[in-house]
Amino acid sequence: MVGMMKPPEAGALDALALKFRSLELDSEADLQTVLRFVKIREAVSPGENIVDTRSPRRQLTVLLAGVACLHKKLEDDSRQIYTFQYPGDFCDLHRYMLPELDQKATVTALTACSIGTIRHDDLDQLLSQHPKLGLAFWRASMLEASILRERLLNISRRAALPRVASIICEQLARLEAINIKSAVIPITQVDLADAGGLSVVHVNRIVQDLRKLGALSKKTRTIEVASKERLAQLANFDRRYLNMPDLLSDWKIDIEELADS
Amino acid sequence: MVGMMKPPEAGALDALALKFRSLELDSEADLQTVLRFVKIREAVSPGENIVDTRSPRRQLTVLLAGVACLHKKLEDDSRQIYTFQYPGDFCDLHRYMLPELDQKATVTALTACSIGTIRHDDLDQLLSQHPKLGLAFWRASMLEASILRERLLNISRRAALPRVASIICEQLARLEAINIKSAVIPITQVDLADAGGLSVVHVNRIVQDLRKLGALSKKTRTIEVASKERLAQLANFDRRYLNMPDLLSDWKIDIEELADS
DNA sequence: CGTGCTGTTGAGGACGATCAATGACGGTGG
DNA sequence: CCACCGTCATTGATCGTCCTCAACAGCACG
Repeated sequence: MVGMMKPPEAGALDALALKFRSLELDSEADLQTVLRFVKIREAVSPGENIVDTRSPRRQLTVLLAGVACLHKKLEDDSRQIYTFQYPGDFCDLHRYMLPELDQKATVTALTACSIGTIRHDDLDQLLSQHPKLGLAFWRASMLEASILRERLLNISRRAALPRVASIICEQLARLEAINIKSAVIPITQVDLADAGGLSVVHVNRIVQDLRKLGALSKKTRTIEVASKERLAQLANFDRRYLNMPDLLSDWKIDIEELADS
Repeated sequence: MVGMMKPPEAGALDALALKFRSLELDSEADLQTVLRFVKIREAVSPGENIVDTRSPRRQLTVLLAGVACLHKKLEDDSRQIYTFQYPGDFCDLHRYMLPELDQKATVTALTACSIGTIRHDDLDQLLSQHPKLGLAFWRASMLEASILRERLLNISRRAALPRVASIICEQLARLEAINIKSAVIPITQVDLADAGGLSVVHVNRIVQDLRKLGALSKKTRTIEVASKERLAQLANFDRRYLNMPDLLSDWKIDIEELADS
């Protein structure tokens, strides 16, 4: 009745725990306390809306599995994707802190997802009893802002090819950061277009260019990275804006090597 | 020697106090405590760098008077302005929470400014002793993110005219929010171009169009709003993303009236 | 076996960039 | 006080990236 509450299954919250640790929430006790307040909801279908904007029961949503995106529809029914979201990412922090904002911004599942929710009421209590938690959420918001700045810069200043390459690089890096090593980026060309401010037609041509240039694999109907290095080079990608731990330090080396050549 | 520390002059910190109140920092005691840690530095000249990125003494900077912008230079020495900053705005929160990030992003004074600083060390203490403060800063970061999302949407999806109009609208609204009623927007066409991802030449033509359309005054060499309503209409401006209190509710009415026509 | 979404290809056109030159203004130093 | 310089604003011409429109193929879905 209270939204399919379930006993937390082993592993279901791993992504969230990983996220909090990357946000420097040091206290294991704080972490465990938060996790207890998470209600899990499995099986959100692709295309489905993750954040229920009409529900009176206000709650924070966190993605536990799958890929989603935060986006907004415009008057002319074009769509701007602000950010992609991966397991561990908070979907609607803004609705907690600034509920007046972004009425029309929604979060939609791109693949099959499962999500966790924390009631805003519970969050109020958690934050007042565990101040460190607030700092972690704050950090999460600043990371989101950093990603937005990078995207702004890309859309505003770079040509279509490096722009698309950058977006793919970001997704690859973020997937790796949560230990998903697959070279396949689970988003469509339509999504790339809506995220990069380009037409689908043009994105398609750019993707083909990237395939010819050896950055993406020749396999059609999917965005599969053939060479991370080549892609990063074409994108002029500097992943520092993602504030990632060292687990990806190989990227930096790659980039420096390319810079020399 | 420690950065021209001064006794806080009457009124110098008003902008900051106003800001904290708008961020829902309710406790007057908390507010007064923070203000005591602010060191004031007057007379930053236009073009000067506000955030000293090389100083070993890490500190948070807040704008107290004047206009500044957060921006980044690219390889091809084009410049992207992320946000404009007004009295009360925090200039480099990101450098406190995620110091690895945005090494190359800098804050530059656009007009004569005065700034306040709080040492990171002091901030650590303040935050641990006044948890509410952290929530206020968090809110500030989310507001910044909201502004970035709106800008992203504008640059990505709108033509040059509404884009420029939107940026001007935003500046006007933000100035009004801090009780600066002047119709003159204190930024140059160059700044508009760098913020909107357009060439200066094109911005100039758009500005002239906006003048012909009655949105800006005919006065050359300055961006002076002739009709807020006309401008908001051309921009399709919905200021909710700025999360402003009711002091500007007249705007909303204006927009609704225009929507009917 | 249609229907819909994604991907692909071609042709034409538009919006905005780039290049180039000039004027106006403010500040600086001789 | 004036000559000089840099920044900002303005105008004209050309060019190119990317959009739009249009059509179709493949695949997944019911």
